[in-house]
Amino acid sequence: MKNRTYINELPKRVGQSATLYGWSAKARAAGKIAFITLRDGTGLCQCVMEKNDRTAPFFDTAKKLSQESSITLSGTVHADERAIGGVELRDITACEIIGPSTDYPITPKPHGVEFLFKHRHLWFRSERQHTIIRIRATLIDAIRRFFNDRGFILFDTPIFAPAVGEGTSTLFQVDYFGDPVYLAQTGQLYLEAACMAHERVYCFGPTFRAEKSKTRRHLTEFWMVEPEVAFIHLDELLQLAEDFVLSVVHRVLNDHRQDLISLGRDLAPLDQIKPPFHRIRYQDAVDTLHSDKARHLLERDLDEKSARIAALDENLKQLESRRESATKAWEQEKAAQEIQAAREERAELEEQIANIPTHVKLAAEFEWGGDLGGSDETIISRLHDRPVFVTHYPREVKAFYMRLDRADNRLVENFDMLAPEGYGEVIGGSMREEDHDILLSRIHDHALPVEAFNWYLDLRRYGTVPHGGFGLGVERTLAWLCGLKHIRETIPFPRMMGKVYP
RNA sequence: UCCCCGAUAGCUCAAUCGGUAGAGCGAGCGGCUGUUAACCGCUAGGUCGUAGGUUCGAGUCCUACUCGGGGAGCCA
Repeated sequence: MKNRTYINELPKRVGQSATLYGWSAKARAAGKIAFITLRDGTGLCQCVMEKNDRTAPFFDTAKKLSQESSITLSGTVHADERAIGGVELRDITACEIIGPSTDYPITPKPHGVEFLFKHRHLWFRSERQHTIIRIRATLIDAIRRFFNDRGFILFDTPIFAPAVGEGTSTLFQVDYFGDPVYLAQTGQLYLEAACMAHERVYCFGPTFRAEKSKTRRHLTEFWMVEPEVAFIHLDELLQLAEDFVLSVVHRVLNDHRQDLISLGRDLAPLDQIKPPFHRIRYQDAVDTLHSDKARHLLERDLDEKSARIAALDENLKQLESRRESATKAWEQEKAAQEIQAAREERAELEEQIANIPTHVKLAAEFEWGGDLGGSDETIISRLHDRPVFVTHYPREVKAFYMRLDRADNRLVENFDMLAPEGYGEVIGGSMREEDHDILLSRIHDHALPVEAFNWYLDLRRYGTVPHGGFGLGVERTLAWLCGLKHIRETIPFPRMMGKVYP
């Protein structure tokens, strides 16, 4: 479009004329003046139209402008404190509807999650969703930039894969010219091959898990970045992961401070993220779970949540009486909405409280040899003010390819990185077993078909080297950085168990 | 797969003990020259998720199913 001005350029163009293209996010009319909040890809701008000789031909149309009609408007840029963003378009000289919109389903009022996800294709026009997706784009750029700047080679691993790894129960099966193949849940094994050619490599793509998980941390299709490095030891791998996480966190904080605030994110815990991250062993984690510290954390939680419920109950009483005594309809409505919000918060707290005894029990009775559960991870992460690396898990709960700890071969040289504030596992990684015979025996231990791993064993036959890598989940990381309680808002079209529309 | 909760107007929610289905928003019409979830007046809008059952009477109680939310397991 010739002579088109984007909304984010307007502050530099005060006093000049401008032609905007976009959609009407909100429109209000009051007699002889109309306010149109125009949205384009770069932001929002209020446009003020008065009824006069010049606007007469289109004023009545503009006055009835419906939500999400696409339009173009020309006028003069004015600085005005009353407008969002500090500038607005006034003295309108032209207004044309490009595409009308009737009965746009998403209104400025609150909607439920089911409805919003049914309209996901429209929902991400909304400000909050727009912000999250922009931060996602920055996060992904920061990830690529980190590895590219450090000389890592991007190596694309296949998405169709033969059955490999921990069995096929968690993989999506696809018909491949009559034979079953599976959608990849990791590029790691292929990346190890790449690693022996390029040394420092990474893959970055969608991965697929057919687990029947219905939680706020799970998607069936999500994005994962996996670096792999040759000639490296576990402590160096941890250092790489730490540098990496610091780098992307700082980039997002720098570029999106205001956006994060607008999402309601408390920035203090993010600003606090500095090196070194905590490094604990699985054994330390087990001890922590058994400790008074863990018990006290949960007991304090219980007290705080109970107190919050009591406060909410008190508040609810007041709101109820305010609603009853309210004379104006909008006062009643406002009270009703506050009541609803308080009830929702209360219900969530009730559920959390109901879960606490289970979590206490799980932590106290945790036995060496088991994998850390979600609640266990939450406890560990909440007892630390920075990300925590948990290393050296028992070999039984981890994958066959993880390198045995030569000092104690009940353990493997692996690590998980737990994000703070209870966000849980964001990275999982390990050193890979480089010894041919040990690897072969581990394949046998896991009852895996050796034939399928012949090429993988080749990597140990022809100049094997110590190597390792990790995978970082983009959506979990984004949920953590944005302070979202559910992962499903972090990806444009979330794919979850039983949900593939739109 | 298991456990808990839910489903009432296009949307978000009310409906006391089982007794005539309501509000706000949205939509339509009218009014208003500085609105920010505008406001004021009027109008239309319902097979109370589905199928059975209990009852003089069911949105409300019971059973099954469907769909959704949360959690467990599993994982990033």
